[in-house]
Amino acid sequence: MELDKVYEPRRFEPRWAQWWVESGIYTAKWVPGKPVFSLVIPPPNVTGSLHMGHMLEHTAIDVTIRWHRMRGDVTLWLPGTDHAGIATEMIVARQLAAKGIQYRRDLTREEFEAKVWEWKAESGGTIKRQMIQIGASCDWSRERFTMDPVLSRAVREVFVSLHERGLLYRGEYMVNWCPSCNTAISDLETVHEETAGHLWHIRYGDVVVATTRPETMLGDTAVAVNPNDDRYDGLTFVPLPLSDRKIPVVRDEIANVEFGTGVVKITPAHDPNDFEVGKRHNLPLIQVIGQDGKITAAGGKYVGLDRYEARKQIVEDLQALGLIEKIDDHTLSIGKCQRCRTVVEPLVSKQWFVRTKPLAAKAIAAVDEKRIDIKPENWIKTWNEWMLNIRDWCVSRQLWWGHRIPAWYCDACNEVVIAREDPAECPKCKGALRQDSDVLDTWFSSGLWPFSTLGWPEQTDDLKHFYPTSLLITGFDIIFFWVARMSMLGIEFMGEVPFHKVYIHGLVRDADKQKMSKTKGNVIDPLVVNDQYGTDAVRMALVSGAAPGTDIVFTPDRLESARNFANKIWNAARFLLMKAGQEAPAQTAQAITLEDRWIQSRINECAREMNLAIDQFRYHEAAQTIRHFIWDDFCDWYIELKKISNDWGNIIPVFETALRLLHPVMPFLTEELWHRLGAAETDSISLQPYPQFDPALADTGAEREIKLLRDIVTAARNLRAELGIDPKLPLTGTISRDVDAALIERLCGVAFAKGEVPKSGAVRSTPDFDLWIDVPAGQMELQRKRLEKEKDQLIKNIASSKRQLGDEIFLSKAPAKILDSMRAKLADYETQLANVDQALTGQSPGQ
RNA sequence: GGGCGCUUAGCUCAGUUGGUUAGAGCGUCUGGUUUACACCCAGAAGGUCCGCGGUUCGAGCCCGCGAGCGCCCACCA
Repeated sequence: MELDKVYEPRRFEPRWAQWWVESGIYTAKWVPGKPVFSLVIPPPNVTGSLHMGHMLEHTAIDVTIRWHRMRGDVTLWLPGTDHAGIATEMIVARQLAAKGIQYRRDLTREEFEAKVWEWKAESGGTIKRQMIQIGASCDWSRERFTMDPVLSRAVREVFVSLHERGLLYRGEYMVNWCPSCNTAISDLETVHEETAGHLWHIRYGDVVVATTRPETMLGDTAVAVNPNDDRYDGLTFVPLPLSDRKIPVVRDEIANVEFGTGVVKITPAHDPNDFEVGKRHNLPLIQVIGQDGKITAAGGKYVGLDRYEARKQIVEDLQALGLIEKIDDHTLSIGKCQRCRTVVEPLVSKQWFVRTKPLAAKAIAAVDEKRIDIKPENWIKTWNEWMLNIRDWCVSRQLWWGHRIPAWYCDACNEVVIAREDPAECPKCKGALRQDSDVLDTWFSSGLWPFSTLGWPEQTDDLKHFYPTSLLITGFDIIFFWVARMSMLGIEFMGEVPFHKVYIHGLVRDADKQKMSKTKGNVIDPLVVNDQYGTDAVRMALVSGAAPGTDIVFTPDRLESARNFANKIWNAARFLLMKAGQEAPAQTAQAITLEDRWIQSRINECAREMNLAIDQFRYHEAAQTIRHFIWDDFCDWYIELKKISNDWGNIIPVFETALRLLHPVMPFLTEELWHRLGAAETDSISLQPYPQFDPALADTGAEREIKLLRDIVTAARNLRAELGIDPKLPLTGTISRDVDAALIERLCGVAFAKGEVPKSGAVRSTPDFDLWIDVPAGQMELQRKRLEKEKDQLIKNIASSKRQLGDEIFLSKAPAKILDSMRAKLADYETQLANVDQALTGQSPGQ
């Protein structure tokens, strides 16, 4: 059966994608004594669809996974998705809104939850379908979702257990509140942006305060001056404008003598610093901005105004009263909600917090002791920095979609019950209980992912076999959100790190090096390019740019280059099948020729480099190595040599080995061709052994001989091109060494005779050989130019070598190996110069 | 205010512990309808490795200073 002339991935990729899943060959089966390689996916949002970042991540993971599987490890890639609390809630809310339903008003909590599950059933499978399309060799039998009953049980167990261990508490603290998402968010979910603003200087009786948020003055309960600032000695109270209150002047370090007037207004209810000051001085808390971002009843006449409306109004009113002394431009960094970009409002509210300090200490130690080996290593510093300055983690969210907090409150006696099983009544007074209406931060459940997905808290076989996982491959954007939390919780609850290694990959950028984002409109849809170029080509393009610690600039020329490579392999296969037929590999033992020994040595070296590269996450190097082997060594030389000898007996096994080497990167093409070579239908190349380095196959003799042959042929072709001689015109020449002249003639069209090379005319002189080509008269001008240029270079090289070899200090300090090679080099240069000189003088001007 | 990273061919980037002549892909130029492949073949040109200083026999690589760019973290009104 002949192959199509052009590589058409669409004709076979979907078929293999489907078969890989249906055959169940990637279901991990534990076998005693066999090495285990396990990895859990960074769970994509269930709302999501595949973007280029996923494609890169999943390709990197898949390359590693397929490689381990072929090496014979019991290999598990556990897939799944995250319920993505806020994101999903917003999506479903938006859909309901389109139908005129406001969920919090029109639906009960249970009704809304049912709607989300409904939505998940319809649209939650997109990512999975897409992952299957790109060839991700996951174990779908173990697919998990963070809201699965087993995982939810793990969440509850951890929550209750953290509480029992004193690592969880509920309290009224200042949190970041998003008035638009209508929930508290963690510090990590707030992003700070430099924003142009103003600094208003407002007179409070005898003092002037400066503020960037005048509207908060409604809630001021003090002004502060530095204890060392004697300018305000004796001042105890100042009047608060726009109110009839007098507020105390407190002495506190927060006030900077140098800044402005040295007096700072204190709003304990709306600023984290002021909150602390308030606690130190027992100041009352007056909340003047509500959770909806509007002024509360405590704000007097401004009640109901949006905070920015109120700001305008207040400034106007103060100006009318002549109390604004000055307005300066001032850029400040404002915290915004990561999700919706709304400016967060610091608010005091009752939330659940995880005490992270003790957990972080263990995570730092784990990385320090390399029990978690982070690569590239420069991320360790970032890791430590964050862990050392970690603050308690606000884990409650005022949402409906997520793991409901397992805390119950008794309105009768104020008892708080935190329990693994839903309690029926108050254990103290038998009164009715009311469950906390909040849910947990999504990252709380993702933080348990490496063990909750394996069945914990049940002591399952999977947990025993696959935890700790071997490796985590993820992006730097979720190091703190996710990797840090998994590490802390894994160590705490499993007593062991969740993964032995972490590899942090780069970011996919567009041709202008910009981050891809929907708002910028520069996203490349992986499914579109997969369709255009083939999934294998996209994988190859990504992998070939994936050097550790660097971002990946994803450009069309990379894609084309990768697609061309696929086409090259396709055509090589087509040709081999025509020549060598479809006999199963190695049926008849053929005589091993020089080129056979050479290619085996080359592919052996290729295997050595690829194993090393993949093991060290140098994916780009693996890609380059196999490309170079297949294109340059195998196609350009091995096949060409075989055409000459017309001996096709040993070529298929080499090609088959190359397919196996390439398979982790380009799984579809290699699977397809491997079957075209005659493999059984029920078999898969992905289950064949990955080629390993075998010292017995290294053949330096054969490598040297073929290199000599290549150099001679290249030199001859080079001369021919430079002299502008018709490529088809047969030529004669002389060469200084014993060579296979017939073979060389077939390769470059020059019939060489062995002999003393005339040191004149069209000569090429190298350390290994000298050769001369008989040239028709009148075509020497180009050659003369080349020789002169070469002479200049040689003179420079000789001068430089001589200078170094004449340096006493160099001679005494440099190792003998370097000296020897430099002396040999100098001798070569000198011989070559003599040859070139002779060639130049041998040319009479008229020639 | 701290921390991290980048600067190498026209473009996008490699360069593992310092060691002879710094590489790849794409692009450019020259020449090719050799019966696998023009998504191809043969050949070529192209580099002050951001600047300055230092360590060293020897620096793209190590150290210091500087310039430009990017990212992360941070509660100074």
